Amino acid sequence: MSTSKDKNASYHHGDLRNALIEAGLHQLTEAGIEGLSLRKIARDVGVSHNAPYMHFKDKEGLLAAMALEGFTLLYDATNGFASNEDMSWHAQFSAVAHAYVDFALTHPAHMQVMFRDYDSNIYPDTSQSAERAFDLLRDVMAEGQQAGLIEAGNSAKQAALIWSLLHGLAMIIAADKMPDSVIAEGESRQLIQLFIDQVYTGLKVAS
Amino acid sequence: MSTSKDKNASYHHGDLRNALIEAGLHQLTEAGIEGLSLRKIARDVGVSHNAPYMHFKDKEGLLAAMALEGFTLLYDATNGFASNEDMSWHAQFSAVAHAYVDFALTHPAHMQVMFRDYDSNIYPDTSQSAERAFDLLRDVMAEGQQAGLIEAGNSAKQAALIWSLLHGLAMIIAADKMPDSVIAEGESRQLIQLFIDQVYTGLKVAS
DNA sequence: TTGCTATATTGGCACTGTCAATATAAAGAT
DNA sequence: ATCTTTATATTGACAGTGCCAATATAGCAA
Repeated sequence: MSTSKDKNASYHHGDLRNALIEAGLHQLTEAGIEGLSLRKIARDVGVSHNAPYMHFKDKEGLLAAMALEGFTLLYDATNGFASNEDMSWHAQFSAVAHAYVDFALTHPAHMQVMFRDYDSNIYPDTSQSAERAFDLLRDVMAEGQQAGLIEAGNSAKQAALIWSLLHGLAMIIAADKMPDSVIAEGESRQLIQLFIDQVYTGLKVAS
Repeated sequence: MSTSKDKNASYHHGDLRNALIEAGLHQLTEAGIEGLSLRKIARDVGVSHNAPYMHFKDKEGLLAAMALEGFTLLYDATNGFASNEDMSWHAQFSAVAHAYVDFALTHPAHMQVMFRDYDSNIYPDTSQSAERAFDLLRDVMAEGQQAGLIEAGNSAKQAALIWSLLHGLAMIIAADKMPDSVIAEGESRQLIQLFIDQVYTGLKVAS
């Protein structure tokens, strides 16, 4: 596993902390965030209903740990396309954008857990894992600037714009709130491409 | 009240259905969606814990009704600026955009209830109230086209772009996931304006 | 008044998150 | 090796939850 410290492997359980996170993520995809139960997770792992409290302060603590894993998955899903020498900048940009929305739409429950309002003082690691995923997009924008393809400026704010666009699109689709006139069932790819093309070109009439 | 049928006013309770929705929305702002309890709502209204089941199939049913009210509130918050003869199109566009994000940031729990994935077959009224709020923004885009300010095209898709942008921005900020390098505490207004300016102009270098 | 139906209550069930007290296993010290 | 200490896990309990079934009650229609 890539999860930092595995000092307490082969204790009573072995590595209960990670087992709980994994079982939690599994239940998350099965039952969604509403159907997520601490006791059920414990049951799945085969420990008593109070064992999780050795490793997490409360349910929120486990959720924060699961969110961290979620951001790692998101990072992995997008990382392959950024800074890929074999792809043009436009291709990289487009691929990262599609990958983000794809991840969000195929892991809606993960997104719900990831985008809760955790206290970043209490869960700094979770915050950091989110920022790491953001930085990937910021780097893409910075490279676009260096290539002379997009306007020079604050690359973080440019990344924030794209992120907001993609995130909003995914959340609206996931909530089934996008009108049929805009998007047909499961036809998100063309819309994503249209959006990033339009943001690149601008909405205003050509002067 | 604006809520359609009040045929069953002055029954045992008077109008329990609406009272539950109102009490629910009140609790929503106080305790958030997680702290929302059907029994507690019933207690607040002064009825037994099972009275709500006369008016809603289950908790989800009440949430859907609350979501409908939420979309109405959102519509009211943005409606004043659209098609306002005293404002330039750019001013209207900007005002609607700010109003959307303002609403989302001041009513985060409402947004959570509104953007759940309701079955639109079971709750068509809720779906319709969402679409009504969307249509307002679509009309703004259509007027921008007619004024010759933005590129002619599918106004619904243009509205979807702006909506996604604003929605994503609000959700990311509400989840406290926007990096400090992008936005300082409570300074969302400038970022919104920057975003809509950049979408209007486009990211690509001026040719 | 007599039925009838919509509305509300009481009681119960399985489930939840969390606390307190207890047991147990591993690691460290002697 | 034995003892001590500490991290880890269990058992039991409590208030709270959503929801089902059975019962009561209020308003309406005949």
